[in-house]
Amino acid sequence: MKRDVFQAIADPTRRAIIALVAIQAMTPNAIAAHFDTSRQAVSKHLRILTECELVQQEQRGREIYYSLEIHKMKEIDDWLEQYRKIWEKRFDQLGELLEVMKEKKV
Amino acid sequence: MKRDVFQAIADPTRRAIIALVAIQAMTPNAIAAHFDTSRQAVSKHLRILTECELVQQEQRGREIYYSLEIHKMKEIDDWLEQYRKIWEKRFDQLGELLEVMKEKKV
DNA sequence: GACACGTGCAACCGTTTGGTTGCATAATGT
DNA sequence: ACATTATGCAACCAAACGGTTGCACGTGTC
Repeated sequence: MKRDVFQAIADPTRRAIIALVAIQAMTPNAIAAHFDTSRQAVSKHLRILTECELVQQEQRGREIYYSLEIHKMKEIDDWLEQYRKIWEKRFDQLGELLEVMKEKKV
Repeated sequence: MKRDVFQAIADPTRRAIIALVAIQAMTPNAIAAHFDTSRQAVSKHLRILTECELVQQEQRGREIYYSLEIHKMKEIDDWLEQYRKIWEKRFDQLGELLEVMKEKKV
């Protein structure tokens, strides 16, 4: 089953995990300590995040450190780009509107 | 059941609908013509998109025109902001690295 | 070697999701 | 008035999701 980034960030727990490993690499156990779910549930989330390459593993002894793969987050940003153009355009139009209003002294 | 924006954009069909209504306001029928699912399925997606205020309805006679609520897309952008800082920082560090490499003529 | 620790995986389970079909309702055209 | 069109809603269904528990496996520690 193929998962994409958007599905990965849909779950609030996964977004929280992303926020955690963005700051520093963490082990599943350490991550699970932040939630009131089981370690295995967190492990499942990490599996999904790994599958769509949002996080990276690094084995150190018997511990595995997970860290954020930031370029995948940029992928979301790239998708947003097309819409950013729209809201910036709207903002420009607002600027124009304000200009017109100023000229007409409304 | 409360739905958030991230769950709304998780579905590929919904992202396609967003892309459609971003260009111009469209009726459910017109939107459904772009997909090989039933009109009712599209209607369900529109319901979800409306619930989390990603699209806007405008009744015109017996037709309902749906259009994108662009400020909600900006909400996703706001969430991304914290991570944008990270990848821009990485980019800066890459710049520094390149500087060092140039100085040392590696 | 024996044991505890850190982790992933499989099996199971209730809930949600995304789809279908059928129907009700309101606006339009004849 | 009557048929047609545009739409939403309810009921149903298979598949996926997110969680649990139990277990297996590799790694350190004694």
